[in-house]
Amino acid sequence: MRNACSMTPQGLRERKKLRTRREIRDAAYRLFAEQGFEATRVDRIAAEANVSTSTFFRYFPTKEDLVLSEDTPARPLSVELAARPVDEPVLTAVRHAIHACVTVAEGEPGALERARHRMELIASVPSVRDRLHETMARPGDDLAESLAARIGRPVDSLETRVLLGAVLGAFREALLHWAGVEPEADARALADRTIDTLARHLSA
Amino acid sequence: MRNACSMTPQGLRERKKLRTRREIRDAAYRLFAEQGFEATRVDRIAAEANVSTSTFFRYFPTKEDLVLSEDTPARPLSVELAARPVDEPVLTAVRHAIHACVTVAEGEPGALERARHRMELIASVPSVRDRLHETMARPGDDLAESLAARIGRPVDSLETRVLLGAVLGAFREALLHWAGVEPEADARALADRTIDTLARHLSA
DNA sequence: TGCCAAATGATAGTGACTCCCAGAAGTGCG
DNA sequence: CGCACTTCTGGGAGTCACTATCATTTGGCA
Repeated sequence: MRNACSMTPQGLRERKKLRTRREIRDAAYRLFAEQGFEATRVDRIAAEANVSTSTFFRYFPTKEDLVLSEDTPARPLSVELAARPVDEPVLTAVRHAIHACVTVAEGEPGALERARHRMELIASVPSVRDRLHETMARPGDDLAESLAARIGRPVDSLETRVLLGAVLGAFREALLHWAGVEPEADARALADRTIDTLARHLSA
Repeated sequence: MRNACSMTPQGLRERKKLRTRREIRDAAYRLFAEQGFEATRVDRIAAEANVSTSTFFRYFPTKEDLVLSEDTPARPLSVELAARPVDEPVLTAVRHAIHACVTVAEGEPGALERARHRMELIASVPSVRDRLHETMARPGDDLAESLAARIGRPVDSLETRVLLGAVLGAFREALLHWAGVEPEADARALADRTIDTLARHLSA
C-alpha cells in the first residue's frame, strides 16, 4: 500500500499534501537560519508557508518534528544492517552497514551536507536534542529486530534493548560531535573511530 | 562550600527552603499517584503544597524536574567509578562501581524501592523519559572525566563522548527495563546482565 | 531594634498546542 | 457533467506550562 520506495503518489490530493509539507519545512528552515529555532514562532512559519496555524499542526505534531521527522524514503541503517550476514559480530555488521549508508548518501548530491546541517540544528537546540533518540529508533524501525536476531534474543529482552541503547547512544554522541566539533571530518572515519572505541573499551 | 555530604544546613532560611522543596515534591508525587503526571496541573501541585505557582517554578524550573532532579547528596556512580583503579578495564570498573552503588542504596531503607518507583514514573511519561539522559550525565558530574582519564583521552574527545553515550544508553535501557518489565528483579543481577551483554557483543 | 538581602505572591503576559465547527476542495459514481 | 461523500483547511476560543515584573514579607545580622 503505502511506503513504497521512490514512487510518486497518484492522486492530486496526495501530491498537494507532499508539497505543503515541503513548503512548511522549507519555510521553517529559512526562518531558523535567519533568527534561530526558538525565536521563530510557529504561526510565523505557517504564515511564511501560506497555511494556517491549524494546518501546520496537522502536518507536524510539534515544532521539534520539523527537524526530527525525515521524509527520506528509506531507513537506511536498519536496511543495510539486515542485509549483513547474521553470524557476523554486531560491531562488524554495524560498521559495514554504516559504510554502506554513507556510500548511498554520497550518491545523492548534497545529502551528507544536508544531514550535517540538520545535525547542527539538532545539536544546538536542547528541546530537539532531547528527542533525537526517538528519531534514531523509530517504532516501525527494524533496527531492534535486526539486533535481536543477531544475538538470538527476543526483541523486548534486556539484552536487545541494552545493545540497541548502547549503539544508539554511541552514535548519538558521534553525530553530535560531528556537527559540533569536527564538521569537516569524514563521516566514514568518524564512524570507524566510534566503533573502534566501543570495541577497544567495552570488552571484559 | 556547598554540596557537603549529609550535612544539615545551618540557617533557618536554608532549612525552610529544603522543607518547601520537599513539600512540593511530596505533594506532586501524591497527586501523580492519584491522577497521573500529565493530568496534574502545576498550579494544583503548588496549591497542595501551600505555595504560589511562582514559587513552584523557583524551585523546579520545569514540571519534569520534579521527577528528574534528585536531592540525594551524592552522585554515587561517578564517585564510585573514580574510586576504582585507573588501569582497570572500563566495564570492570563500571560493574564494581554499580555494585557499590547498590550496596550503598541498600543501606538506606526503601531507597531502592523509591528509585524503582521513580523509574516507573519516568518510563511511563514520554516528556520525562526524553530528558532522562540529562539526569544520568549531569553537567557537574565527573562521569565523563572519570571515563576520560580511564581511556587516556580528553573529556571532549569523540572517544570519551562515545563511550559515555554507549554506557549511559545501555543503562538507560536497563533502568527502563527494570521499571517496566522486571520490577522484581535484583538490581545487581540486571546490572551484570547489562554489562555482560556489552562485553559479549561489543567487541571486534 | 533596624537595615539589607533574599524569598514570596499576585498579576499579566507569551507561545505551543488542542478542540470544534463551518466551508472549500478533491474523489468516485451515475 | 453533476452530485453526493470524504477529506482538508481556516478560524476562533481555550488550555497549560512557563516568564517577567513588582510590591510585600521574612530571615539574617550588626
